This record gives sequence, C-alpha cells and structure tokens, in this order.
Amino acid sequence: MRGPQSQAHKVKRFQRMKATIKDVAKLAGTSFKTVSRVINHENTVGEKLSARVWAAAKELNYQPNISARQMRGGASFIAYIYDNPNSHYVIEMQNGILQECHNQGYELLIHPIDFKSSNAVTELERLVSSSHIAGLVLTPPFSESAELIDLLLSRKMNFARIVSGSSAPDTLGPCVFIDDCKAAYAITDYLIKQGHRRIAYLGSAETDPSSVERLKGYTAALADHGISNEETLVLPGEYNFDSGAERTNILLSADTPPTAIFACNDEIAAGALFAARIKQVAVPEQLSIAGFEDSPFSRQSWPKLTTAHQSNTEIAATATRNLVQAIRASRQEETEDAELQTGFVPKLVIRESTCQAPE
Amino acid sequence: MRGPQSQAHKVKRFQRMKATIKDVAKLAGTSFKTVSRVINHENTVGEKLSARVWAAAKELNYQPNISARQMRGGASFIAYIYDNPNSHYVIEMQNGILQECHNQGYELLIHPIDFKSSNAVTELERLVSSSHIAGLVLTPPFSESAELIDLLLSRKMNFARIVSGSSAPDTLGPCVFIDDCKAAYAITDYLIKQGHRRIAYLGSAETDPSSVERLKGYTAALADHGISNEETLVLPGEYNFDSGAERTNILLSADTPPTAIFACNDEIAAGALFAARIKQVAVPEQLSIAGFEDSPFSRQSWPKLTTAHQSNTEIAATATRNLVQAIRASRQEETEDAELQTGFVPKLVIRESTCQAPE
DNA sequence: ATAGACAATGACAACGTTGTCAGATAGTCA
DNA sequence: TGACTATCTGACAACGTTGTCATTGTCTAT
Repeated sequence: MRGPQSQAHKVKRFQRMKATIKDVAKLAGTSFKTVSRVINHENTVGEKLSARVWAAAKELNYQPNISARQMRGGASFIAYIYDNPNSHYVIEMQNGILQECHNQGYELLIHPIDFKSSNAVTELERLVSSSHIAGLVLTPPFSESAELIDLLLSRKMNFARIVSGSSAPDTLGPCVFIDDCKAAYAITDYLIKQGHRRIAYLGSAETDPSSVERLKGYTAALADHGISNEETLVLPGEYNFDSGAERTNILLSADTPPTAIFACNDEIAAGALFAARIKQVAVPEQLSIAGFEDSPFSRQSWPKLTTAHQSNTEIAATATRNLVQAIRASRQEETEDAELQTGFVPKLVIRESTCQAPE
Repeated sequence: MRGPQSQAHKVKRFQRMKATIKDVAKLAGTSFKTVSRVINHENTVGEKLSARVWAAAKELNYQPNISARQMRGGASFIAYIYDNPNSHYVIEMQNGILQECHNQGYELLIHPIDFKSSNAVTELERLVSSSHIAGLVLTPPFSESAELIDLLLSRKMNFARIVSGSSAPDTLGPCVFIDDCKAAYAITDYLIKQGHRRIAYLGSAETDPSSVERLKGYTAALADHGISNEETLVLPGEYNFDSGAERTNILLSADTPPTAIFACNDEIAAGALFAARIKQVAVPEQLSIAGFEDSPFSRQSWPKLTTAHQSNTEIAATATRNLVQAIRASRQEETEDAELQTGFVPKLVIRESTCQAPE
C-alpha cells in the first residue's frame, strides 16, 4: 500500500514553494511594494494596475505570509478565549470564528482561561501584551466582565463581544447581541397559547445576564396574557442537569404543580425531563418541558425537546467579521462609520416535549 | 510583592515592549547570536556564558518571537485537525495539545476538516504546504488514514498520531496508542464476575479500529471465562444515540435477552439506557449497561454509567510532547534514539448502571 | 509656459530571528 | 616556542512584509 515510488513523485509535484509578494510583483510587472498596497486595500494604486495585481495574485494563489506581516508590526492573529463547561457551545463558536478568520486572512489563537481563577486577568494581560494579537473575540462570561473590558480598552486592544441583550450594552466597539428576551417571550407565548397557565421558569444565577434576559421575556409574555406572576414558579439555580432535576422535583412535589416548565437551557431541561420520568409524570401529556439552546441533547432525548435555536457558528462569524472591520478601521485611523453592532434572535423550535395543557 | 525597587523598575520598563533577543544579549554581555544558540539548546556555548544567558532571559521574561523564527525557516506552529462530531472529545484533546504547545514554546493552529469530504486531502495539503507548520497532531479518523499518513511522510512533515491499539501500528514517528482492547477486557471481565453470562456488544462500524479493538477485548474476556461467543449478541452500528437505542430494542425483544450490554461508547450507552426505559426494563436490576468514554453524560444520566475513563487531555499532551521531541530531532538531523511511542490504558469506572446479574 | 499641488509608484530600511562563515581563544603536539 | 586543532563566539545576510521617504508623472492655476 505504501508504494515508495509514487511517494517520490508526490514530493516533486507538491513541493512548489509558496508564492511571495515578489513573485506576484514580477508577474504583474510592478514593484513588490505596489502589490503590498493593493493587497492591503490602500486606495492609492491606479485601477488598471490594481486589477493586474489582483489577477497575478489569484493566479499564483498568493497568500500573504502572516509571520512576515506580524514582524513588521501588524498583528495578524485573532484570539478566542473561552471558559465554558459546555463543549458544544465552545466548538460551535470556535468554528464560526475560525471560518471568518480564514476568510479575512487572519489566523486564530485559542486560549482557554479559567474565568474564576485569580490570575485570569494576568493571563489575559500577558496574552494581550504578547503583541501577536490584533483583536479578541469575547463570549460570556468574559464579554460581560467590566474589569476585562476596561483592561482591553486601556490597552487600546480591539475586541468583539457576544452578549445577551436586546441591544448592545454600549458603543465601545463591535458587538453581537442575542435577544434572549424576545426568544423567551416566544417560548412562553407559545406555551400559553397551548393552554398552559402555570408555567415554571428554571433559570441560572440571578445575576447572570442571559438568565435575566430570558426571565424578562417570560415575565412579559405572562403579563401580556394577563397571567399573574407566581413567585413559587420561578426558581433560580445553575445551568446544569442536577440543578434542573432538583428543582423539578420540588415543583412536582407541590400541591398544584405547573403544567409546563420553561428551562433556561437544555441541560436544565434534561434534568427536568429526567426528574419527571422518575416521578412517573408523562412528558408532554402531563407536563410540557421547553429548553433553550438546541444542543445535540435536545434531538437525542425522548421526547425531543422544544427549544430555542441560535446558530452559534453564524453569530461567532458575524462577531469576527465585525472585529476585523474594526481592526482595519483602527489601523487606518479613519472614522469608523460602519455599524458594527448586530443583533440575533433565537428561533422557537417546536418538537415533542410540549403539547396542549391537560384538560 | 515584586521585590526591590530596581526590579520593579526593570519589570515596568520591559513589560511595555516585549524583550527581544538583543535585550537579553545586552544584559548577558554577549552577542545576540550566542543567545540564540543558548535558547535553542545548541551545545556549542560554554557553560558559564550559557548560565549567564539563561539568567538574563529569565530576568527579562524573554520569549522568542514566533513570527521572526517562523520567517527564518523554522516553523513554530503545530496544527490540530479535527473532524469529530463529539465536541467534548475535541475540546479535551485540544486543551491537552494546547497546554503542551505552550509549555514547549509552540503555538497551536486548529483546523476543522471534513474527513469524508472529497477535498479533505487537498485542504490538508494546503495546510501542510503553507510552511507555517512544524508538525501535526492527528486523532482518529485522520490518524488511521493511510492516504493522509502517506501524504505527510512524502512531505517529510512531522506528525504524532493518537490511535487505538495495544501497540503502535508502525514505527513511523511518534504515536500514542490507547489500549482499548485491555480496557474492554476489564469491563467484560467485571460484568462476567457480576454473574452475567449473556453480554451484548454494541460496537460501531466493523472497520472502525477502536471498535475492533474493543470487540477483541470483549471476545477475549468471554473466552477466558469459557463463555461461548453468541453471534446474535454482537451488533455493529454507529457511535450514536439512535443506533444504540435501536439495537437495544432489538436485543430486548429477543426470546432470551441479554442481562448486560457493553456499549462501545457513552452515546450508544445513552441510547441503550433510553430504550430500556421505554421497554420498562429496570437498569441495572434487570439489565446492566456499561459505556465507554466517561463523557459528561455518563455522570448526568440516571443511573450513572459504568464506563471506561481515559484522560484525553493527558493523552493529547503526551502526543504533543512526543511530537515536539520528534520535531527537534528532525531539525538537528540527530539519531532519534528517544522512544516516542507511548501507551495508555483506559480505566474501568464502576458506577450505578451495572450490578449483579438477576438470579 | 511654468510653478505648484497632488496622485501614483518605487527604493530602501526595518522588524527579530537563525544559518553561514570567519575570527578568536585555548589546548595539544612536534 | 610555533603551528595546528578544537572549541567557542561574533559579524552579517536573509526570510517576507510594511512604513518612510523620494521620485516620477499629471493636472490646475497663474
């Protein structure tokens, strides 16, 4: 199988050296500096020459050498720092960022950082001052830490945040905001229209922005339908299975248990589903359960979860695109007229874990 | 607690700009070239001078500039290509690689590649020929593709493989092999010792090396205990929930269903668990179920899964360490005397999804 | 027609590192 | 002692790119 002959052949065929800016210049019949100008979108090169350069670059499949660029001062790396126990979320984000980085000619450096650790700031500082990095993509919880944002601002480091909210929290740079409130409203509204009146809300910590947003939507939907908000049905907790199961147990043990549960994420919903099964409460016939996230679990569970879907990959790609634009603007010292703040609204996905309220 | 003033002063002064090799040279009172030699472990510098250089480097917290190094020819990036629907697995591996990369002064570039896609080879080729990269870490399925391995060999590209097996498949470079066979033996042996005689095996595709290895262990354990291998109990399938549920359904509908199921990974086990619940078969009282992987699911399910644990982070770190060593050896054209092939054996983790066989 | 302004282009240095080669120092042998 | 190694060290070029500045060409206003 491992024929040495064919190997030798391959070596020759593929060891072509990567084209440099000078190769492009030679082919386009100009100086390499002019090519540099064209590639970097400085608008000081004539149209005809510019076109010729682009053609040459395309022909040679020219890709600027990141390292050389880096050395001359202009960083060509984007960093993604993450601290999220949810691997699925991290990977989706990472894939989106990566995709857009490559589109834009940047490379991605990834850095897991323990957010709660005392030296998280130190580590971020080291990262930022390593001078490799043109900008950062921040997801929660980093994107919602005033301390980190301040640090980055003081270092004049570009960053794009992905946050929970119906609008960007400020105008300090590019931002993607995810309207969890509106999505939570849609879920709650849907449950109410299915005849549910006692709908429980299983959130995460009371200070967690995403949970707060979702609670807002939940509350608003109830109010719009004239349903009073019952305190006993709103239980804070954690974004995990155990916490979901535990709280569902409490709910189902009450005198008048809810007919529906809106879980703040799929893991909580998984716990709820499980607790219901233990208590022999049929889902969805006796109890509707909705999640939030559209994780793989929501499609593997039985019944499959009604939930809210957001394309993390797309969100991350958008944030990255905005970030790159901001980086380019800051390089050229031009007025940043572009609107670099984009909103997303997760969509309701109706599956089998919810149905009409019993009688 | 930064110590005396003079030091604080220095720290301040140098933490603004990153220290370069010339700064170190000046502090050590030598030429910057000598510093380069010391840093790169060329053994041609005298002991005393060498020590002085190290001290200076440490004091200035000197880190070689990767880009500059890169440009001069010596690539300082390691690539991790992945195509695994299992996010958890990818993240664990990634973290391990990352950790060791940073220890060794390399940066990590990550590249999701669709293994089944027709242009997977092309993409890998582009990656390899981009000349940024000193080596690759390969996990299944990449690590088990003869075509890819051949390509890398022909390019003289360093790579470390992580594969399934009781030993390395060959001596073509660094390799970490995971003895799935032994681990599967342990699980099966344990089940047998709990009194089970009819133990089903739910594998993945019949050509998948990891599944093959696990089946070997299963078969060996049965043989050692004088239990005949029943064909109807060994069902190939896929590494996912649905496949696990479906096959378990078949098993439980048989005239004499098994009293235990050994699932080839946790997702299959999850499906099995689920199917059992639908059929109202109590786990573990009527049916023991063991998984393989120790994924988060195995700790969130009820009952919690008996499974095999392997530290993917540690495995990945080891592979990376071996890779870096191979890279260094290949640079210096020295004889590679070091043994760069390391084995791991996943450990049996007994939880609540298994117990003694019913009477 | 000519100076001045402005646009387009190119020559060259610099970034931080390693490879090459030549020079310096010490140790050995005749 | 003098020459010859062997060992160690340093000067310089080169990698591919972008910033700076100088040069050329073109147009406008006098």
